[in-house]
Amino acid sequence: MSNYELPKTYDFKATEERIYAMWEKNGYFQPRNDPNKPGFDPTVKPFVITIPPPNVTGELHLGHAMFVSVEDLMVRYHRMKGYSALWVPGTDHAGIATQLMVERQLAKEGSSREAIGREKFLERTWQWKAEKGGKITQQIRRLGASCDWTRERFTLDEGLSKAVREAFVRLYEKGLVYRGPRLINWSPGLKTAVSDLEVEYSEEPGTLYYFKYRLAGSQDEYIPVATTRPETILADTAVAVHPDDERYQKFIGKKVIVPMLGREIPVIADEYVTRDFGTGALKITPGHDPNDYEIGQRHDLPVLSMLDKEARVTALGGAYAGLERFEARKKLWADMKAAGLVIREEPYTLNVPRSQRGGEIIEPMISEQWFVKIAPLAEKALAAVQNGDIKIVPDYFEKVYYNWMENIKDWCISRQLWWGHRIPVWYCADCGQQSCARQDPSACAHCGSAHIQQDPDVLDTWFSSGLWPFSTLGWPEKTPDLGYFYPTSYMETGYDILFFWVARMIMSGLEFTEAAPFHTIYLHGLIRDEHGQKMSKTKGNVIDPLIVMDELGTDALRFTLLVGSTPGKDSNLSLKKVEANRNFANKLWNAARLVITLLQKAPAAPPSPAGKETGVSSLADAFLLARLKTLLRDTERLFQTFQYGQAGQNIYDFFWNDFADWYLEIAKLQMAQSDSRAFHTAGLLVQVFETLLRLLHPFTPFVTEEIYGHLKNAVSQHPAHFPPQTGDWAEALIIAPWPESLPEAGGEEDALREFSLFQELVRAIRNLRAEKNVKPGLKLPATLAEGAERAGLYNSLKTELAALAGLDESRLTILPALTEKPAGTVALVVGPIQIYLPLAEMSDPAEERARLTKELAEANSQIARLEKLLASDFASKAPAALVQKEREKLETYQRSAAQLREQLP
RNA sequence: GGGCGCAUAGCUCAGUUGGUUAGAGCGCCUCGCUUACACCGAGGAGGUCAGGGGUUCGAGUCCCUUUGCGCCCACCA
Repeated sequence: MSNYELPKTYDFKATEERIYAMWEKNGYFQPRNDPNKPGFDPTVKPFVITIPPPNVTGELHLGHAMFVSVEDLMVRYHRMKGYSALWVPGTDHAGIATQLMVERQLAKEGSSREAIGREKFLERTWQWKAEKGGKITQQIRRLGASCDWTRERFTLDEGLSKAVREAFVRLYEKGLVYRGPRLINWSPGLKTAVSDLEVEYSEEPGTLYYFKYRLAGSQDEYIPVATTRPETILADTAVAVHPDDERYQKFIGKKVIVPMLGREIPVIADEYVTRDFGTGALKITPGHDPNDYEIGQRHDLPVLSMLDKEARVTALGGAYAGLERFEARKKLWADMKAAGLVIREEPYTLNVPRSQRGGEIIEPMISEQWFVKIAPLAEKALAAVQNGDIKIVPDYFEKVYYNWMENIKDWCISRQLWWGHRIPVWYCADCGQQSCARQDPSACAHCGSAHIQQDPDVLDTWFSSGLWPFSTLGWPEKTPDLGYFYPTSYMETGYDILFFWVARMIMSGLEFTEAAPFHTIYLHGLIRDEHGQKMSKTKGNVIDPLIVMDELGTDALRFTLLVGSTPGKDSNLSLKKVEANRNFANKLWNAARLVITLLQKAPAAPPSPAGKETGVSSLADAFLLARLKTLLRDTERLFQTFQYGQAGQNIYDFFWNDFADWYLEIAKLQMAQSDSRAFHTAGLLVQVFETLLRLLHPFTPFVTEEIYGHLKNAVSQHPAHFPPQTGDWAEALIIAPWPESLPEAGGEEDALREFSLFQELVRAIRNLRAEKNVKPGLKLPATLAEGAERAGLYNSLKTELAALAGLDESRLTILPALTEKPAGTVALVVGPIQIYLPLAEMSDPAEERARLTKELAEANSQIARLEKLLASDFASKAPAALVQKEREKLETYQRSAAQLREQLP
């Protein structure tokens, strides 16, 4: 026998690691046309994706699994299409997240970053990165990611740091960054500023506090004011009312007294105030509220800060100095109550700003920070999408993007952290000037003094990730990689970081490289649990991709993530689905076993020279090829329009239904029919199955690669060396050419129609058998009647029909016509065909009549529908081919109806 | 407050130039270990495509509208 005693069940565990190592070892992940190597051909088109760099501290989650599945599909497809495909991997230093991890570790040791100092802390963090940093990339490998690991990058690498420095200096020189005190979002726990995007708002139950702002110089007059944050009273610099509010007209311009502090502040009029909210009077705290800050600017109010970096009350708070912000709130309110200044409290739902990282409450505070002047950058970034240089998939995200870009505010880029790219600005203690430099200076650029000190802050992590598409390729150096691979092709990521990352890459790409960094943005949705709930540790509904891969295989997970999801839309993942796709991989494996078994039975060479004698190719063969052609065409169209899920579904359906359920069953029979038939069938099986493997490879790379190897070996051991669909057998499937569309040979439509009639016939017989409880093994004699032409066809399909429908081939009669119904039979009408099965004794005549009547009624209603349709404007206005199709349908129904009427007693 | 999306079988979802009998997986019911596969095969039940209106020869698909969900941005103290 053969060498191919493959196990009954596909063993993904034994396969995946071995296959991945084979790919990597052979360098298949590296672009085939490399500008750094001899023989480079600049005319070969590159296809490039830079990976969304996971946090170096990260653990694999389904978000990673999703992007790897999609991007690997894109890369594998283009690689097979002949592009010089490059997928640049790497990780992000993730400033806050990583720093927190190390700080936590230090805390456990009873130490802190302040205790060990900046230098030691950074050493410690690098050490930590060296230990844990490789984990996430190992996990990404497990997903089958065909990244070029020789080009792996890290945002704090020397090269990327140089890029960050260059970018900052350029912005500085163009006046696009500035430093100044502004109201920013302060994270007291992390003790750093964060950007607007890093603040999330959550609705929480809270209290609205009503109190009195006493008028200066009056005993009993006051303005009632409501606030959600009473402690900020300590930094109030005005009370504002609406200019047209009659209640408060008389107070405008007067002074009121800050509770407990006794400071006098003015009552001002501003249209910002809503008269019917709260009391219609608003306390103004420019130092701790963005709206108040603006009002303060308008009225030239002083800006007071009543909180320090740890959110403790400053000296400004008088008796409350040193208290933590919420303690201060409590104490101040209690004191005010005692002083008779409190009116009432009422429950109120607050929109609490919380840190995206730590989850603690963000405090708006005045602070000295660096900002990027965003308007000039945003303008270009907006235009790039509007003019089509960059396309977003799905397209409705373009509107979301416009909406954001048009309302964008300056970007706070400084962070009071240590882990990150240090801001390259030095301050001179002597002349007081600042200078920005590409190289660390040893003296002040203005006065030459050596008393200079670098800005202690680092840059927002997103500042460096914003440069990712070109910094990873060597920018600002003019490297061969940058020249050939940049701009990149697709940017694939989740829609949740469209603003954080994608928008910023576009702005920096346009600013620094004068090119859109990619031409297409593909946004995938978020993965939720099987009931559409967001996965979270607290809910306990988190699915760990590593466990899924262990239990059901990487291919199953990938296929599940890719199929049944639509770009930009969240999708629900259930293990049931993954299980179904594990079954799919197993089904493929078993189909492969059968194909291999069958091809080994094929004769060594075609019996007749050309192998082209008539009758070699069957209806099933023609059907299979016609379906494959449709599949190839559809797949191409769907890939071009980013509908990978639908493409995968189509391939799945073709394989399971057309190929496995129908063709393989028939192929088994054809292999026994004649040498030429067998030879031809084996050849077709190999071709079609091999094409299928290539189509499926971007979706399920492991199982297809493994099968490809076995198939190739089996073929090479057979004297006929059956060729694949196109070209020759590839060294490995990963570098095999993508299947080309096959030309129409004519007759495809006929083959499809004729075969589907055959399928209907088989189903009708099976159905009747099931209804009549005919024993599964029992072979029934049958008589089949049809026109002369089709009788010939069905005579050639006798074996297949008999085998699939459980008929006794030796007692299966196929006639062009029948004058009389055979005795003791029950009739089935399938389109133009009648079939008679000897089931009369098993049937109640009344039941039979009912069945036939029902079928006739159905046929008649279809006839009525079609007649009406064809009598309408449809006949004149619809495309001719369509009308013709409906006419044919009508004829078929008419013939069925006629026969059904004859069958009725 | 501004913007965007969704509503299709019991559940989770596909259905993209509108084409006339709306699909899949899971679940359910009946059979079946026929030499690729029980991680399987065969048959079956199950949908007025949220409601209403419009455009069209033709609408799950396009437009308007109602209802119900979800998301993003802004942040009225």
